[in-house]
Amino acid sequence: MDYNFREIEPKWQRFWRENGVYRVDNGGGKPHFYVLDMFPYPSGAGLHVGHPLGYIASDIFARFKRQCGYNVLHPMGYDAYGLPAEQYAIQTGQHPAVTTEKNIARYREQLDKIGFSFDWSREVRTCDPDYYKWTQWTFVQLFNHYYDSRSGKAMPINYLISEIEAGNRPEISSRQWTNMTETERQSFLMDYRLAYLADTAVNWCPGLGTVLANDEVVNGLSVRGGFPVERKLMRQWSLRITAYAQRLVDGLDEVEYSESLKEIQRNWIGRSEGAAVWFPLDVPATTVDKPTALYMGQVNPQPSDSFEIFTTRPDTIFGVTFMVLCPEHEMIERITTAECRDEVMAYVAWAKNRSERERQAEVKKVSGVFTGAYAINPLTEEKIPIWVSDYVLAGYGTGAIMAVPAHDSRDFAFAKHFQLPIRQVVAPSIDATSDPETWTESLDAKTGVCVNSGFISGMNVKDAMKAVITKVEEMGIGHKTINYRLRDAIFSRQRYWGEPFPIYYKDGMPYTIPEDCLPLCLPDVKDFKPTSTGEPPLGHATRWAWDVENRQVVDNSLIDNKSVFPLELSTMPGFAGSSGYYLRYMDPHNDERYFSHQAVEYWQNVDLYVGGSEHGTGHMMYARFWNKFLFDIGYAVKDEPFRKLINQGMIQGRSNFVYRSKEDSNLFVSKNLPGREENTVPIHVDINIVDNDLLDIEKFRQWRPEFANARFELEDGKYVCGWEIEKMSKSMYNVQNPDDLVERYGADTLRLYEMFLGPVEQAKPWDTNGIEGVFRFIRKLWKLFVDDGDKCIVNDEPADRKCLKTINQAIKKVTDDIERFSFNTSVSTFMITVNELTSAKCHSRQALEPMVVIIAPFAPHIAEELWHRLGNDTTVCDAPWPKCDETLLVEDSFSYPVSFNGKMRFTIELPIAATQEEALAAVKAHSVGQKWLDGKEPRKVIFVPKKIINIVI
RNA sequence: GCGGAUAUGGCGUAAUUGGUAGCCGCGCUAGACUUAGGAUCUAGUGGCGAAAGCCGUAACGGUUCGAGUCCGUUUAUCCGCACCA
Repeated sequence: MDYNFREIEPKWQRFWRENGVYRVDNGGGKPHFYVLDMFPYPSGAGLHVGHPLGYIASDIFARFKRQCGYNVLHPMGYDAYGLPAEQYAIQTGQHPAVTTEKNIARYREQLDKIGFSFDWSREVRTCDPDYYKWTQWTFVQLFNHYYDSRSGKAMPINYLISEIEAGNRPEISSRQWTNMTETERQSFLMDYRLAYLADTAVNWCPGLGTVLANDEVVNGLSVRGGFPVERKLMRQWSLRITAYAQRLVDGLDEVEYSESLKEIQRNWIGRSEGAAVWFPLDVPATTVDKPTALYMGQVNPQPSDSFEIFTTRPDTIFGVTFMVLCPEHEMIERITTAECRDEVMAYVAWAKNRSERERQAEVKKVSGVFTGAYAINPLTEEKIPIWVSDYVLAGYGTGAIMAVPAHDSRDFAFAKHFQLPIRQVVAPSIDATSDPETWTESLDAKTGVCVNSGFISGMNVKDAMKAVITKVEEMGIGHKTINYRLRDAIFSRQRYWGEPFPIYYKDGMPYTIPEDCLPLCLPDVKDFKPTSTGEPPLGHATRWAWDVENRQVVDNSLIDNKSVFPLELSTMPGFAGSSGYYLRYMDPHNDERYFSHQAVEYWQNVDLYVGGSEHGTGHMMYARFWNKFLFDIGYAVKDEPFRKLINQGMIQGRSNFVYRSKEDSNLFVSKNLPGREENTVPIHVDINIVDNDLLDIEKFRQWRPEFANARFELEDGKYVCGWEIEKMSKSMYNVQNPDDLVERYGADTLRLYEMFLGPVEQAKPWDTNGIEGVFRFIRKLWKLFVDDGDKCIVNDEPADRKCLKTINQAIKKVTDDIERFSFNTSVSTFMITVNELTSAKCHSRQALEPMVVIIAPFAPHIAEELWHRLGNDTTVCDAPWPKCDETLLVEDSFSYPVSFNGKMRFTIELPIAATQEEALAAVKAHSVGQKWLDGKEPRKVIFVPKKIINIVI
């Protein structure tokens, strides 16, 4: 009887469920292993075949580790807060909680059919109050901690206060502190807190009615929805992830991520070493510029009126011919001369009103304006004009630069455009200078020697950098510093469907809700759009005030700002809930703590994390930050959350086309007919009515009413469709739904086929055609065990040596393959093994039982069925992984390829112990060997035992 | 522009350490069984050639007895970043 997966797969899924086979406990004698998938956002569209790819790979690994004797944590949950459900709510009025619940149920149903070994008793949902209690709790901790640069980690804000009171902080005296009002103190501390409220230039997306983090904006458009984004100054919550920039860079050396992902992260953090230098103003102004980067402890107050710039090229300081401020620079107002005022103010206004997209689209266009003011080059005492231009960014460094047009392409373009002087200060060699006015591009390379540069003239660039830094340090006007491109993460969203902030406002300052009152539950609202006054949707909630005395949420009407205060109206972003979920899985039902110390001591961190590389900057950065913070405060026990990361590649769609005649819209021409290309237009056709690129004409006529009477020009009686690799999407009719495939071929076939497609990490097109081969393989496997009468034909006689060798080779290869995540080659090995055992007519348990055990991680249903048919009553999930018996693999001879001048000509069988002399003799004795030797003596013979014989003539 | 990755039959791929290029599967061809085949089985299948053989891993060059693999240059595709001073 053929393998009946429709009966067998649900049977074992039920067995696993009813026996709690995938339940895992913390502790026990076994070594631990944590295999994690990036949990999905349950979208309305359900899963397509691309989604389970990573889950299948991680499931194979988890099952393999379990069979190898590990206690494996392999949980799953849902990233259930997020924009799509809320957008849907705005359109339809359906509460996001309802649609989310529905989508989760659908996801679960789809996932269950594939036979994953998830421990569902540990499921988490980010929108569940029992879960987001801990998201809120972490926020409170972030609020109550600051980054102490001296100890290099997060410390309680109370420690900072005690240090201030003890007079141990250079930036403020204990006396100043004592004299502050409560609000002033809170305002002061806000500059330190790891979660802080500040006026920030944010990415405001009018289309979504919310601000977005940098990683949620691509090319000036929102990732979700593709709406334009503009810069706007708003009072927002942010997380001070920049405080961890260095540790986020350093940590990359300890983890196993792909080199490209590490590079992406390094790029995103954008560490660059350079110098901060203070340039005095030529015109005395009234106030002293406020030093930046207080929390980093880089306090450098300047006596005279001056401003700070950042440069990575301190060696070019003698080549500065102008200074540039960003349009947002606070000094512009003060320094601009009367004659220039109108023009400068007009420019600043223009620059500020440009959208991000406009600005990015016109990067190559040079714009700017002279302020009329001058700075003094501290090393040359030269007077240098100060310009304003939007090529200097407010968010990086200090928003001010020293421009060295000869050695920076952007400064060069600016200088050319405004005809500012260009002065060469670096040359390939001391006498290789030329007139920069003749240059068409700047000399940006960080190599060469300094020229026209005072005391550093003649030094190479590297030494000159150090010399200039030393000099400005001596002069007290600068220091070596490191800048990061990474920005703090904006943490507020003006949206409904997210975690509420456990924050209320008193005198305009935020205060946290006591930890033991968490969770602060998301209130119900009637309307998911912003309020008429522009408040976020939580502004519609009528019961959204905090009663400090009774420690509860109360009606807004009770707000008196004495004991009842308004609550925060924005909610947390999507990455809040996904930043620490892996820790919660360790101890998901704990009401007392995020997770117990015992649980995290046991599991440590994630050993293997599998997910898409699209989360390489967003989620991965936030999660690493979140974990590092929890590590600092003694919760997490590892600095890095994910020991090893595998990025599964995207599965692309394979679209099919029919060709409609340009003249006759009812006529469809087969692909390879002459004239088809010129006279037809391709139209996407549903891949479900195409098989092997042949169109099912009847189904096509039924597909859409307008095709009901379609006529066809066929080739060989068939309609051949065209195809193309595109993104898998509904609009291209190329979406493959896993449920349909499970229905037709079974879960094991789907699992094997997804792995068989190619390396997990590689992007590859989905092509349903190939699945038949895997399906045939499954049935062939079945036939080794079961005959046509559904009788088990496995016997207890010893297997012959050849079969034992086959199965042992398979054990060795598959074990090795799984360990290096090469699942496609494992499937290939299974096929080879089954082919060989079939042709050897092997039905011996000795060879077949190990086959069941090693295929179990890949195809658990058929494996479980066969395992039981072999007389076992435990689950195959616990069948110990077999060891390869190397003695069976030993050969007594080897078939040597014989090459002449590197070209393989024939093979000869030689004993394993054959020497070079014996090999050469054998070649000389061989008729083909004689032909190639042509009577000559070889000039050289290369003999590599068990590899090759190469004869040079 | 910068950074990273990739490039092998008609298609997905394999070759783990520099050692027989194309395993496994799809597709295709021929045959068997069959009332039938989109079932199953058998054989074949990189190109050219009757064969011997020649050519062949994006292109060119190099190192080597020997290169898909190492090095250099170029091209193409994908991904990331993109005025980050």
